[in-house]
Amino acid sequence: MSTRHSEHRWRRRAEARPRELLDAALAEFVARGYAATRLEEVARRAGVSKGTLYLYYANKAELFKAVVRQALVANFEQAEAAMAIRRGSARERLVFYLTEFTRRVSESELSGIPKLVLAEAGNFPEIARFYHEEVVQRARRMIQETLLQGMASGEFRSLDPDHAWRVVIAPLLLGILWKHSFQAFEPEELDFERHLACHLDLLFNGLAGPASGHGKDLP
Amino acid sequence: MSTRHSEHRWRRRAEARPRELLDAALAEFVARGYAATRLEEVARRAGVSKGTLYLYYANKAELFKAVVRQALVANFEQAEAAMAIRRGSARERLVFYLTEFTRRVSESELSGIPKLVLAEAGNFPEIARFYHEEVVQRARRMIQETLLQGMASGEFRSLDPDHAWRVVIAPLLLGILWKHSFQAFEPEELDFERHLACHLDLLFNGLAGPASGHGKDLP
Amino acid sequence: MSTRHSEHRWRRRAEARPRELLDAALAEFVARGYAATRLEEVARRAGVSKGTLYLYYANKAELFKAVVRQALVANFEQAEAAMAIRRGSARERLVFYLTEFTRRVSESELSGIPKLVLAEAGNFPEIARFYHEEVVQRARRMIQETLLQGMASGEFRSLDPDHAWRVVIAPLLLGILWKHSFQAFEPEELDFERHLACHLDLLFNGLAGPASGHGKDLP
Amino acid sequence: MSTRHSEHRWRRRAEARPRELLDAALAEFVARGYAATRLEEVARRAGVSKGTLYLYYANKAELFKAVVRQALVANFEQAEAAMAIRRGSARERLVFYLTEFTRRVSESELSGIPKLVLAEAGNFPEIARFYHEEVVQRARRMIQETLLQGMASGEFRSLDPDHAWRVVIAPLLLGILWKHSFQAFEPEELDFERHLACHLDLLFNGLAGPASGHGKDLP
DNA sequence: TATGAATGAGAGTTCATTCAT
DNA sequence: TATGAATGAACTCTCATTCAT
Repeated sequence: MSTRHSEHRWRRRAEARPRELLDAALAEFVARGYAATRLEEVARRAGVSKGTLYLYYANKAELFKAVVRQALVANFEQAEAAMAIRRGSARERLVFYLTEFTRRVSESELSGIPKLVLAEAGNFPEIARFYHEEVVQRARRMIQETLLQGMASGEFRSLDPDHAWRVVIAPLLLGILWKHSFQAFEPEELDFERHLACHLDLLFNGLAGPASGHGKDLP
Repeated sequence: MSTRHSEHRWRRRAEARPRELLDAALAEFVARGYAATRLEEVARRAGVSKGTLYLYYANKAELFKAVVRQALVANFEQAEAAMAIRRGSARERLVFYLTEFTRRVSESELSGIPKLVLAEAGNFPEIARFYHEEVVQRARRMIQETLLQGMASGEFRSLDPDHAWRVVIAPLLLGILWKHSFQAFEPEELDFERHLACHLDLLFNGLAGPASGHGKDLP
Repeated sequence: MSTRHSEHRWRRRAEARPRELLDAALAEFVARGYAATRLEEVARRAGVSKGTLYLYYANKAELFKAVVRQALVANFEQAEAAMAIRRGSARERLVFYLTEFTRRVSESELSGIPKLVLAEAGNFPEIARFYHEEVVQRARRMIQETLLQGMASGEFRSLDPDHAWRVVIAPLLLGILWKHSFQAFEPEELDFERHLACHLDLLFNGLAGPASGHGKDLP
Repeated sequence: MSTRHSEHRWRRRAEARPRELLDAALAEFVARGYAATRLEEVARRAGVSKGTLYLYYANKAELFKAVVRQALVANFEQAEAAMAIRRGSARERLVFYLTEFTRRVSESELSGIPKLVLAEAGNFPEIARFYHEEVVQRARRMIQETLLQGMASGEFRSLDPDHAWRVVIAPLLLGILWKHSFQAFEPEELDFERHLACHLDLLFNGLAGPASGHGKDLP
């Protein structure tokens, strides 16, 4: 019966909605920040009416949280899972992790999330805490663990484990913020691949010493 | 004479006002972002009434710009001047620059500015461009120049000059954002001194090489 | 079907709104002037909320302009069209024009428009110019033309065509202003019919008795 | 002693103030209307500070009333006094009155007053009533009386005394409003002298040729 | 008497949210 | 489920008024 058919389509439509809405919302939130984002714009971008948003999300704040949550749940966890299983030398694992992050986050739409969370942390401590626990802490654990592994195996020098992980991650974050804040004023786009390569080169080999100076052995 | 005295106090009040207002505004803008900052709160924090703000700044956007401008003009330039004169090895100069930045910006109230600019770049391209030119480009030049000096003198290995400068700066920025966004969820405060030390250690020596493993020679 | 019915009502409401708003706004603007009119009052008079006004007009100034425009477009043009076709002696045409104006403007709600425009000309040169072109100039042309016709045919004496038209119109305007400004302090309402009759009597016959008809000895 | 001297000057200065303030206020009120006039502008135009206004007038409304009152008291009464004594034929008296009004009001700064009062009558019934009593009623009496004199003496035809006075005055008012509202859009300035001459010509002789002097056939 | 910095009530405007359809 | 007209709280900005000097 046609009823069934159309009902089916309805269902799928209804289930598809949130994704469209979240995508539209993400784009607006990233571009303007939470407060300056107008729900009317989000709706327009998603091709629905303002009222429709309220059929799926109780209010603006819930929509915002859903945007962040969905983005994290969908992607970060996945990436981490891949990483967790990863076997190999500490160096290999580190390179893998940073490369994955670059591909999955820095170069994707998803890069808006960190920017957004950083910007709105003051107004949404709840979101900031969530992000801190779900993303920051996990990344910290993952990297610290890898660094410790490397230090134990003699691959890496002895480092301050409480601070080194931040230094390792920093360039990735900077890349993301660059893209969202200053890219517009630069003549050419940031090449994330080279950016990462440069980071890894410095990270493993340091500035000093032509003596030890050869940065070719990067993946 | 008392007349002179009181007139003096009056004058000094009027002259001190802009600074008080900018300080209050900076704090609010950093904590909540531009849109979510209510001028009434800024006024209250500065100990004046709403209307008083308008005696000094034409509107909210102008106040915002003044906040950023004043902070930059007053401090960044100063720091840079000090740096510019600095003579010595490339390494010494680099250490000096990063240390100065940490002391003057990361550890001070001023750290709110970069956070603010990054968060509002989308809504204030004018401000973003200004910051990009006045701060980012200058820092880039300064560091690139130092890196080139070091590469020329043989102190440093050969590096990608278009990307290395960002990697060098990244941990400083991350430190600032950390302080403003996630510090609240951490048991202890980020120790900028150790953070910087760790960065410099990695920067100069790299992860690899127990052979070269000694991070003592930092200032 | 009831669906159709209600949708209809809805639509009709939405379509009728602008007119209701303009009517309310006209009344308030005429009574208090532009600046002293509060949009909240306009809204209340129209039976809607403040925000609703902004669904139809971008801001107060636009509402004001719409009020004037709508009133002019709807009525003055109509009246003029009727007049334009009118055939007959110059005297007949003049009587017709002034009578029409009295009926359509002086005695109607529309009389507020001239009052409003005169009062706000300083603040709304745009509106003043619009009115000057659309109403004043047209009326001037119409009347000058009629006067010339009468002078050519010998119906009228020779007159100063640059000034006479204003004298011809003046009493109509005064009637309108009287109604809006001083009526309240008078024991009885101005009888526009008699006012017009008196004007026409004087206009055609002059003060002086037919017997003594000689008007050369003016100072 | 110089003390006396300067005190003297002070006094005169103080007494002169109100006049300067009133002149400045009149100009602003006429140009913008009551509500849109900013006391700061009035002060600036008068060359004093905002606060000084309050040393002379309790508030904006009082200043407004003072402006109107002073203008009326100073000039209208004077003109009327001159008129009252005036002896001669009704025609002479009428011509004298209208000519005086044109010279003293229409062509002077004072012309702003009628415009102002008409515009603000709704917001200042008190002022409107004052003006109605002090100016309108007096003018009405003066003119009605003259018309009656003329009708009694046979100089004038029989007229409707309740309405004729308004028709007689109307062109003067229109001239004033023209000057303040539409003058700006005209290529040349209104010539009040010719305007009055045209009015008087029509008023005494009517439109119709002396030959055809018969005014019975009005609608 | 004169100033002008400061105030705060009030108005215009925006926009998240609701609800009849 | 979807709409979009309508709402009203909240915010920016203005300006008459006050007051210490």
